[in-house]
Amino acid sequence: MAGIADVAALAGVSKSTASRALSGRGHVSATTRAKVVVAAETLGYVPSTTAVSLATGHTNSIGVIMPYVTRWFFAEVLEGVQQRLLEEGLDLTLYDAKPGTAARARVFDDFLARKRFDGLIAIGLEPEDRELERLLAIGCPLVSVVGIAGSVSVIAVDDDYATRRATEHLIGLGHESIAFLGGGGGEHWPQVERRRLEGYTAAMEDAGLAAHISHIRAAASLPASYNAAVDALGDVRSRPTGIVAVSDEVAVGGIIAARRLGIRVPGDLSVVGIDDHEYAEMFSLTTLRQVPREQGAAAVDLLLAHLADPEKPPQTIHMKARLIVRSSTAAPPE
Amino acid sequence: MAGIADVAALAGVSKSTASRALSGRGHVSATTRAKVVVAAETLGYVPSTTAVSLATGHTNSIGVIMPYVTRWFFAEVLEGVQQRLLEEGLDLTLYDAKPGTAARARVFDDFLARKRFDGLIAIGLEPEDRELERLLAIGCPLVSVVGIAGSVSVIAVDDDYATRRATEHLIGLGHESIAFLGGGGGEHWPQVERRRLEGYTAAMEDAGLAAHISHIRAAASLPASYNAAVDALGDVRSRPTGIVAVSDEVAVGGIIAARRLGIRVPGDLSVVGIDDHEYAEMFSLTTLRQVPREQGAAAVDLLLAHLADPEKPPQTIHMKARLIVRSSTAAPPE
DNA sequence: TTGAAAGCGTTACCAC
DNA sequence: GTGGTAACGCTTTCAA
Repeated sequence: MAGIADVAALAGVSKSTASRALSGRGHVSATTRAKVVVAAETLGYVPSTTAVSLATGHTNSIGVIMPYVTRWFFAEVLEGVQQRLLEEGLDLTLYDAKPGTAARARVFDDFLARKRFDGLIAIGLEPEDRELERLLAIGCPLVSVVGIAGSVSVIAVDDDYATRRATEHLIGLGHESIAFLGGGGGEHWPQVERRRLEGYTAAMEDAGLAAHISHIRAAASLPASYNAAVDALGDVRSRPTGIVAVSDEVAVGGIIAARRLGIRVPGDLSVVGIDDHEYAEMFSLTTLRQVPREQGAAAVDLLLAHLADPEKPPQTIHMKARLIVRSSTAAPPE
Repeated sequence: MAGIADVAALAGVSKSTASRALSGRGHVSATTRAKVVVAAETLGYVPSTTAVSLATGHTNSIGVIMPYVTRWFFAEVLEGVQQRLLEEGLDLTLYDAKPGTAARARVFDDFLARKRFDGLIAIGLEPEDRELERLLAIGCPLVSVVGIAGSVSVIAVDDDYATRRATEHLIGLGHESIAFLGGGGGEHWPQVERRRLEGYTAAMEDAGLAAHISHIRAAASLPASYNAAVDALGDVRSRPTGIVAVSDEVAVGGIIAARRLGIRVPGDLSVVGIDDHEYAEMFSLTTLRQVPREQGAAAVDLLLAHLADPEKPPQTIHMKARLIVRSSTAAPPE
């Protein structure tokens, strides 16, 4: 491996000049720079990142910590982050921290402390107090994409708003018996789901429909919500005319369950989701669109701003979901 | 930040002794070690990874390069890799390289050359010649999870076998008119899909059913295969009695399309997929199970072996998909 | 078993 | 504008 010393020798200059010529920092005459650049190219010189890091004190890498890499929202945000980082020439170091695992504890206790990164992006992390403490103790800029409230920069999505809007959409169509599908299905009940449930509840109460509030519990997956919906929609008498789902995948689970039971959507049952998932169009799903990829990109931009100006106070960027009306919602039967 | 010098000072020993005591390399008396360990703990000492890297020449990090982070197979493998790496205390640096993008070119030209890792895992990469060349030029151990044939260590899945087995399963049930769903839907037609198609074709030919070979093209997503299947299954006369799908998601697209058209599964149409996806059970899908997570873990193990013994020749580990019979397949009608 | 000192490959300060 | 040289924080050889 050719080092900068080799480049300098070939170009007939000193290491310092070669360094300046290549990094662009400091003044070098145009002719010298040209010589150095040519030398570097002939030698196929690539600076050692570790040496650069040691000398400069920064790693040119961003850490990303997230509880799931396989779920739609998380994977999409990750992709957005990765793309933006790539444009900036920054590496991405990934930490997977599934709630309640020993691996997660290790990530917080060992891996993060190693500080292989200049800044950290947390995606939907929802850290416990102890974990958040750890996160802050690292002492490097931190931006969260949802999952953390206040005290730290965050790309936030107004979750209550989304389900409130979804619920109001159904109410506006004339529905009264509206159930909320999803959330509270497993041991771990994420904040996002709770807030979405709250938005629904608030909208129902505001509309004087408190008596109709109904929560069909289901884990946040298509199969889980399908099963839950099959059970809940079985009885014609207790069946709602509208469903607000915690996410599009859950909404689709509900729609498939309805079809299975011979319930027409939207004829007998209106369904509205949140996300505008890849599947939404195929099921003509009315939904509240959020674009996680953009949230990821925004997180990088915000982090970069913090890196550029360490004094910059924490900032919250709100992203609002937008209602996309398709044909899974209509006026209630009769 | 406390450095090893501080630890050494507090323990009343030299830097070298402190280093040996902490890293476990070299001989240190038990009492000295204890003193050093205590000192390190009181100071909250965490070694600087960049300094360690510079001194030792290795980064304690593994690079992962993959074309998609959001698709099921890729995300699952990534999770497997991440988990295994975490157990080993190794960091993971992620490179997203979507085919045909400028970003991908940058990854190969700039990012990989930086060599921020001791070894590289490629997931379903299917590199072009130029890209593979680049990959090999890096000169560090490389393990591929599918996507690369020969010359390099690879965790392989026998794709022809899977679809061949799937096709034979249908033939065994008495089907003759069997179509292949998926593949060739977009500009980019991955090798995996081609090989799966070949397995189907070979099985059909071997069974003397060449005349019934039929390929319903569709991109590898649920909505795409749904649309393709709705078109293809519309005409009763030309409709096959069996479908071998390129993946479970595609199979599910086919099943939903069939339901839409009033075609009973498996009464009128048998469908078999590949993957044993999260959705398979919900649709009672007969499928060939592969467990990408295990493939990811296996890739890490193999890479670790290469790291331990640089002379170790490239090795191919075959993983065979296993037929899981559920109730989406049955004898053909009549 | 321990310590001194020489790297590891850059950058950055300070003279020239 | 350029070159020498001291860091950066650790590991590792070599002597003691």
